[in-house]
Amino acid sequence: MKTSEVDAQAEDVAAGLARLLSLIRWLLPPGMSLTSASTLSTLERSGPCRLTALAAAEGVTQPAMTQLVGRLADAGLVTKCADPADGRVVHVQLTDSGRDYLARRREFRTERLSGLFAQLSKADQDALAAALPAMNALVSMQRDEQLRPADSTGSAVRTEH
Amino acid sequence: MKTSEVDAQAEDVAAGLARLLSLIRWLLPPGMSLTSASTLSTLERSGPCRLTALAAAEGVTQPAMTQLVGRLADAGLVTKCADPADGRVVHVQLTDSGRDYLARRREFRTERLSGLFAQLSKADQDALAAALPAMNALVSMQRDEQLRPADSTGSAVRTEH
DNA sequence: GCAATAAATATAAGCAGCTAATATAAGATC
DNA sequence: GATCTTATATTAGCTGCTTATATTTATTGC
Repeated sequence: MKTSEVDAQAEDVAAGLARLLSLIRWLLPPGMSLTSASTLSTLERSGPCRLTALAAAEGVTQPAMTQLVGRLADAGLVTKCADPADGRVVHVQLTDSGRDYLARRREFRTERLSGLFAQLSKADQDALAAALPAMNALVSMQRDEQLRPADSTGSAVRTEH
Repeated sequence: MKTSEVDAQAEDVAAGLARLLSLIRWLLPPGMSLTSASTLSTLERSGPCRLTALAAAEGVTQPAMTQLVGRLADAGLVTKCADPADGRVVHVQLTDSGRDYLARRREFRTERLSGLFAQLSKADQDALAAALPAMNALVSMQRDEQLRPADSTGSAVRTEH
């Protein structure tokens, strides 16, 4: 049985996404790890989070997130505050300085991309814009997948180590 | 002066690309760094390369690439061979085993993406497929940009460290 | 032809950021 | 109130990057 047409499409899209990696890395400002940057975005999107939830969302271990948040807090980008109801939990939230940092980061990457984007044909520009909803849908499906406790067909994320 | 419509599009696309990072990471098989994986792909695409050229292509320093190639060679995925004409240079090339690895990697990510991709509407699937040429164009423009010796407006890549 | 310079790679020391394993401390349960 | 569980912190170790420097091999000027 040959692969279906949809699978062939999926293969092409997977290859295309993989190729995007270097571009995405190039769009990030230097001096901050991918995980740190992603964590800040998550905090901006979801609001204050507890440590363990953040670790799960970013796909790293809890100790890694403890260290990461420590560094971000040292840099003044987030604050750690205790939960009044539960003395164990730590809520991490973005500071104004963290929000500023994210804004500057957005500016940086928009500026970098604009130069390339402007060189595309109008058709290509529109094709990219038209694909954005689908891209977002994929990302949020993946996020759900990652948070799921590894139930069925090989959907384990970090479990296989 | 307000941002033009194209700039607004570029901003949206940049944000969309940044969000893709976690998905892309999830599509890569564990146990290999992003740079290693990317280096193998580059070797497959471009054929044998000298060390320094690889380092420039991947945006890392030459010592980093020396180490990386050493590890890949230990794993049997690449071989280092001397240049008969110039005793200084080392040519790095993919082994059959390296090619196998890349094939397995492609299989892995296609399988992972297919599950999500199938849940998209047909329209979204087509929109993604239609955006692939534009994505590839962006990536190759970025590659050119990265190899350029940091000439004009802030196009320095690793120069600012 | 040979000293001086340049180029390609290797080595060394150090740091960031991850892991697994374990410790601590604070609820929850009975 | 002893025990179990949950949330975070600590520790030791590894990978993979950095900068600075050493080594080896062309290339150049004279």
